[in-house]
Amino acid sequence: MSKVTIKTVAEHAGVSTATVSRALSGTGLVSPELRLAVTKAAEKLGYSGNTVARALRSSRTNAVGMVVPEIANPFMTDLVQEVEQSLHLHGIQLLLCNSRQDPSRERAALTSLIGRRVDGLIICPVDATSSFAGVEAAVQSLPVVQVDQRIEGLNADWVGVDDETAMRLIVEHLSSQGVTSAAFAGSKENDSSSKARLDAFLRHAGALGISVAKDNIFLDRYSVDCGRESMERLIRSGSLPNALVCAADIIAIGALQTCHAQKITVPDDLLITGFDDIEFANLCTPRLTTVRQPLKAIANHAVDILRSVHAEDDHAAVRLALAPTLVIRESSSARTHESAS
Amino acid sequence: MSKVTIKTVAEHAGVSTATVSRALSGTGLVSPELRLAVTKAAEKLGYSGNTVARALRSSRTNAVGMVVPEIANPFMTDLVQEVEQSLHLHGIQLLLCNSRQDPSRERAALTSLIGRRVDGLIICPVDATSSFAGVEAAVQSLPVVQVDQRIEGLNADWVGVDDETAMRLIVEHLSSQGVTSAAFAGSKENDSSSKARLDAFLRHAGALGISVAKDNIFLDRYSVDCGRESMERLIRSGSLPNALVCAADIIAIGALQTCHAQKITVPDDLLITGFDDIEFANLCTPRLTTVRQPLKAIANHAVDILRSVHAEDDHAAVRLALAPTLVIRESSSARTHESAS
DNA sequence: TTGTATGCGTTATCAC
DNA sequence: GTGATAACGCATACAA
Repeated sequence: MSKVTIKTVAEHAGVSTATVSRALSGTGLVSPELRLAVTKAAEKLGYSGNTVARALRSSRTNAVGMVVPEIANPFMTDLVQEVEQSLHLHGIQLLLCNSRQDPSRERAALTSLIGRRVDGLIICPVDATSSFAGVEAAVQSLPVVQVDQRIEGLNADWVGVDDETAMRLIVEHLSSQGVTSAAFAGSKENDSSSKARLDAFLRHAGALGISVAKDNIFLDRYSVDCGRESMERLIRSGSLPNALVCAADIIAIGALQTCHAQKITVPDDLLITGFDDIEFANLCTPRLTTVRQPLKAIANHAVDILRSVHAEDDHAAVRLALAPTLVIRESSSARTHESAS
Repeated sequence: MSKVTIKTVAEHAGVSTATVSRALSGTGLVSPELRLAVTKAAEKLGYSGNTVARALRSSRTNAVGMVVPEIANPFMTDLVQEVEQSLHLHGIQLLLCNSRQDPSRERAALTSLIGRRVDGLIICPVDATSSFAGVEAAVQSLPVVQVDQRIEGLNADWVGVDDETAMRLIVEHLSSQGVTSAAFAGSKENDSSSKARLDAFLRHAGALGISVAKDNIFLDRYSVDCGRESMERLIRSGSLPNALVCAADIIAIGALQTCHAQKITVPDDLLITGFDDIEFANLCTPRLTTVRQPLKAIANHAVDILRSVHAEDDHAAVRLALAPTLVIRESSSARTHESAS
């Protein structure tokens, strides 16, 4: 039982609690001999410190909260992992909450984390509109940075991928493969990243003379099922476009699965592209052409912003769109077909 | 800025801080009218409560820590997700740490979480031997339950899958498919689950007359690469066994990929089975035969144990091995080959 | 039923 | 340099 406090240590070392605190925290001046005595006593007693008391007194917890809408998408867990790693480098603990696509749960998570007095908040908002109030409230009491998803009209920092560039890379690549018609599968419209991707997709497709039928734009969720259903509807419609562009790898993987089941050959009958470059994009058959998100950079920047924003009240919100990388694999390119990993 | 405390609320409601505390926490008797006055004042002031202070005073944080060796394996994230959900039902917050397969990081995480005064700890130990000291120390200061991996010789609760039954199901299935020789790919030996799976595999294979060449037992890590390399070595050896049994889906998926690249047809040339039933086991080509872990049950039991063990010092350690489910798909069975999802 | 007063373990502000 | 001592915000034993 860790019933040993600085008071215990102080008694054993023959000094005051103040000196113990100074010696152990490194702050403040302490003579070398006393510092040694304190250190030894602490070691001997197995003193470990009470983070809760420290937090109450100093109002710093060395913890940041993260709220994500979905932990089932590998992209999200990869991002969480990078954030965790980045925080770890600064000795900061991650408190993870899952909002499960539910704005009310999201709000509860924010409240809970703020009550725990985390030093900052990293959030991937569930919904561009219904998340507004909760996140706005959070912004007023501590540093908050949005990742991936963002809420329009909210004065809060955001770090994510450059969807515009990403879609340009994809569309240009498809065009170079001879694609003249394409479909799109993504998340619902009030999902900021899917919306940005769709907009950019349509713009670049138009510029390069790629036709996109209105009925061939499928908006549902970032899920495997969404990909399956989109592909099924495409097949049922009778005529396939040259390509299906997906706003997430898991959507593309669902589409691939339906193609396989329905004997549609990718990329011969149809090209398919994803988004994110999750690990399985490189493991499915055929391997998936996609754009890689700079996850480590996103995580690092998010953490840096959090650490730099010491509640400087109204600094202009930062919007950091980081460059993605096009990763060409077999699902969109005959040239690399069957090439080794 | 949340500078409003129970003192503020007390002044506005014209009562003492004690009454505010009682009214808001629900504990202790408060007259209806005062309760209402307090509630209204709290509402009006936007009082949110300070979890840190509450924790220091009551020495309960309503948070439990979880330390996992790897967040990249979908199996782990699925487990984390279930635990998060189960805790949420009890209003408990999850503090997640990633030990990254490093015993020293694991130990640091434990120390940090204990310092934060979490109410309990859920841990998937990195290593059956080098994790011992750290986990043992943790067990002495708060309730700890191990999940998935376990440390032998440690008097700590554990919840996981019944590896013995799982391997019996797999081997019996393979035997029924006419398999008479098999290989095994798993994690290193001081990984308790892989070890249990290997032992059970060898025992049941022996009982059913399935031969296993010593050179065909590959022990590395729970990773896609491990599967790739195992399969490559199998191919290089010149003669393939009838089946490759993997101790994790991601290993099997790596093996499948190598098969695909090297023009080895599964299940015609070789049957492959996985373990865990991660989502992608049902998305790869061919779809993977595997055993499904009862993740929700594992998570629920782990949380229940944590909540019931109120530091009753030396209760005998619980070992809860929950039943898995065999999931037969195309990678091991011609019968279901090409059947729809 | 309500208020007063104390302490949880630490850090920070004073004096010395 | 070092030591008392006062907060930090809340919960509770005790008194009223």
